[in-house]
Amino acid sequence: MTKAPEKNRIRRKDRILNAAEALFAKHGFEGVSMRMVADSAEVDLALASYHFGSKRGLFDAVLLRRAEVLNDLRLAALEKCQAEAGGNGPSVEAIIDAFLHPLLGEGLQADEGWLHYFELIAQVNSSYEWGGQLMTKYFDPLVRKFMEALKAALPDAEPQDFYWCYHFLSGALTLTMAHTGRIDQLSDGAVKSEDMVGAYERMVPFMAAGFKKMCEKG
Amino acid sequence: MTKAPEKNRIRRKDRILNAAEALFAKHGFEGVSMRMVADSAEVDLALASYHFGSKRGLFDAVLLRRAEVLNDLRLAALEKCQAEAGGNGPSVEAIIDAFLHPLLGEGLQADEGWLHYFELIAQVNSSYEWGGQLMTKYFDPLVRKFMEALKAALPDAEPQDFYWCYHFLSGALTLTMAHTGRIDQLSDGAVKSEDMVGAYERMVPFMAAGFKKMCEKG
DNA sequence: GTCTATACGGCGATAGAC
DNA sequence: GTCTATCGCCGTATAGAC
Repeated sequence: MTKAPEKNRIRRKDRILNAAEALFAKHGFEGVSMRMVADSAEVDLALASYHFGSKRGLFDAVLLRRAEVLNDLRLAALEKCQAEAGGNGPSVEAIIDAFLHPLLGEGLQADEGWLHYFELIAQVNSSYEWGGQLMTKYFDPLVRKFMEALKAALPDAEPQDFYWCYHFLSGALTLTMAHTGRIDQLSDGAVKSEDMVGAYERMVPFMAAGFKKMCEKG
Repeated sequence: MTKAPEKNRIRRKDRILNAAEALFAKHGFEGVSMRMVADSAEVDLALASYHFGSKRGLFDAVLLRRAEVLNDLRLAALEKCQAEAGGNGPSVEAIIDAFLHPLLGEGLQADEGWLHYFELIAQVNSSYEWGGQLMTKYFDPLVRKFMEALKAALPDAEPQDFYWCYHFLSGALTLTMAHTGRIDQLSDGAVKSEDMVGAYERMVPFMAAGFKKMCEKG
């Protein structure tokens, strides 16, 4: 009676996260002010500080929220492909597919929030200031599980070759998520940055061929 | 007699560019203030605005300065490998090598300024705000020449496959230039982000294998 | 070309009323 | 939880002396 229902409290906090996610994706951490977030979320300026403590706290909350979901989806995909494989374990193609396919499934590519999140991750991954620290914190525990599966599929791999190969995959993937529109122009419209399905269909065989070239004997 | 020599005028402008290059590489455009640049260059605050008009003007000047040099180096490498090839033109490996090798040669990897520049390009390439516009402006005229050479080496390539392959190469390369330190941690020290020679030696065969897998018939 | 001084607004964060 | 008001700092840019 006197106040908006509980539902509204939740909504405001999430509205702040959603607005911040979209703005950080487009302009980066330093390019966004708390005032921009509050205006975009149609919420009072002080509320963002109240809920998240500081601008940096808000940024971390944005990164963490979907990292947990994405890590769960990827882990499930890895375990599924391992269960379906025979005693020798899944192929390189199947493991890379398990790494990439969750980005497309479950309606993620139809969800504006997820698209903003991927753009943000792309920026963070290539940032000198944050790339090492934040990607390691949020994603490497899961990535190590994929590395173990890949090692089993590529038993002759030298560690240096192997980790550089993953690094190339990571760079290609994050640039794809950035949706910068550059490839649209370079290809004179033949390729669309937004076509994540097209990128995925090519990335799996491309990366698998690279891994095998570098990590298999003979 | 009354003033510092001509030499000093040049030095101050270049000191501003060098300081700005280093700071933009570490913190991004929005994360750097004109005051930080002036302090780092040991130059008066007003001087940067005088020489470059605005912060954005300074940013563009930083990007342009080495883009011209790098494009010239890469074009020379492409023409050299084409001259050395027979009538069928250079191989995919040779073309990718001509694209990557100039980043290592000529002492660029021993030059702090060039290393900062590469970190900056890495950030720009993955940025939603600037990736499409600035990379296209500064690098695509040259990249189109490499695309023509690759088309000749891969006559059966479908445009969509072909441009996605270049996109993967671009993403892998720019993440490598970012020197974020993530791969160091993930590999438990087996790989060093700074080891550009090690990255280059693996990137050429890796990417060539991917291009061939996706762009050759059969 | 260089420096001093400053205009003018946006910044993150918080105190305190409700 | 929410909003008003505000503090003190830092941002870019420029006017004008030298």
